[in-house]
Amino acid sequence: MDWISVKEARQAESSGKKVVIKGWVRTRRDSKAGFSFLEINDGSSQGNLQVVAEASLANYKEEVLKLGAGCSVSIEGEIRPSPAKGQPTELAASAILVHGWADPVTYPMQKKGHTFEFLRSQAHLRPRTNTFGAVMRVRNQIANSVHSFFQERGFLYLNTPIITASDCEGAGQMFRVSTLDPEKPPRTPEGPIDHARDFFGKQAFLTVSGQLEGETHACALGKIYTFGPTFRAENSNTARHLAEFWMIEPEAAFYTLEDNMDLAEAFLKRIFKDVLDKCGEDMDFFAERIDKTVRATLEGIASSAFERVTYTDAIAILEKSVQTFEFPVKWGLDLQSEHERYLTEKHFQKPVILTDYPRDIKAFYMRQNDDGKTVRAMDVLVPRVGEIIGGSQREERLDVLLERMRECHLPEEPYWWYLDLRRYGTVPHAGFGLGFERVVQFVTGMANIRDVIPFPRVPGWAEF
RNA sequence: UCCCCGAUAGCUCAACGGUAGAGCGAGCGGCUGUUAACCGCUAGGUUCUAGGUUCGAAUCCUAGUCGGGGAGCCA
Repeated sequence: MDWISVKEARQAESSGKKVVIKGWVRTRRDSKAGFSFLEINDGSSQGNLQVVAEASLANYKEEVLKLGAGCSVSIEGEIRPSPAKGQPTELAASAILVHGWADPVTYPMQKKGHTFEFLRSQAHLRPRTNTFGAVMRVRNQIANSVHSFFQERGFLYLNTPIITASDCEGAGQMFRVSTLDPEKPPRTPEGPIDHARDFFGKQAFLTVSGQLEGETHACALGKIYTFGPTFRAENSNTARHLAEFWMIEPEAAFYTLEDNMDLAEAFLKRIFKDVLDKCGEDMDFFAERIDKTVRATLEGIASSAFERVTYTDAIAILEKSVQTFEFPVKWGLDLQSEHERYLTEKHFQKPVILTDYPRDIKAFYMRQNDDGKTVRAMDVLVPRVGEIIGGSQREERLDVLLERMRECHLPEEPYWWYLDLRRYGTVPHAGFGLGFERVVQFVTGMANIRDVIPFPRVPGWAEF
């Protein structure tokens, strides 16, 4: 007898097959006419399989009537068309094997709606809910699309280090990695902690970005992308920040900012299209229960061009708008959330790529424009989530880069290998970073980033 | 890290200085090819923690912890 998934068992074409399904009970409804309905889910799809369990089953009274949410079972039977509305097929059970019970008095996942706040405290069981099942299936599809998109375009998947010994990434506060005894670390004769005696012989940290390392391989293999965990020790308490998140960072030699924008736009569209094509049932769920606009938003984006605006033009738009802002709008100042949201949600009502920011508010490695004031930076803004991608064309001219590092008071020595890329066979190149969880958030409509990653890590919370 | 709000039954909440309640969930019973089923009954509490004010504190005050909304930092 074939073991098939609930997803397959729900297909009308499965009718007539004798099969086994394995999964977890979502609910049981009894009929005094002498049988029970069980709803079984195995994670393969949003929908459950309805099982009809007749009283003639050997263990009907002793076991079937005691099944409830959370119990695990294997069920043999025949798939047949369902006579009632609500499901195309159902399984007429001929045998039900109970693997594990779930005491209804203590099992936390009740047959009722739970708040996401409560479910976060039950992160080990929340994947058994409709919402988190859907989130994780969509998250998986997006990960699949990320790899497919880049592989099809000849990008090489590169694993940049998670532990980095250089404190020169500059993208944020870093977590320290050490094997020294925190109670009594070794000290130099002068008193400070002697990092030379730590595991790596110097201070080490968790990466905040693989970009600098990524550039080394782009400047050899042409096109690369990274997709891995990233860590920021910032004390951020918002619905769109995590201390541990997954980032995708493509980097490509001979790419200009225009190439970079084309890549970013095609990339996001591909992800959205794949989700719409392949996760229809889950997207129906999000549209119905989480955010009624998600489907239309994704469809709209997949079929229209992103708006491309320079920072300077964006400032002009904001200055002319009738909207009053809490923070000032002035050339040279960084845009605040409210400004970005106005541009993408109100003015353009679609994704916006802002480019050519003032150099003084952007990182040292971004390529300077001939105007001497701006750099080839780009931020992709989307409604509701805000900045989803940040990237730039990199400064490939050694003298310009060195001058800029001096202005930023950055020491040359730790960057010796980064500078070598400009000393030997330098090329124009560009790349960007995409927050994976922010994409999942945008696609699903989930309001809090903590609910689109299996085990969120945020200040004050590392349970599980 | 800053501003605002909150923490009471398994869950969501009410009680606003004077005997701690409801809905949902759960158990039992009834009804039904049911499907967020429905109807009845029952059980269920160290009111987040530590201090303080008061004859008396879930309620007022202080501190802490955690959560939510907004902001900053960013992806």
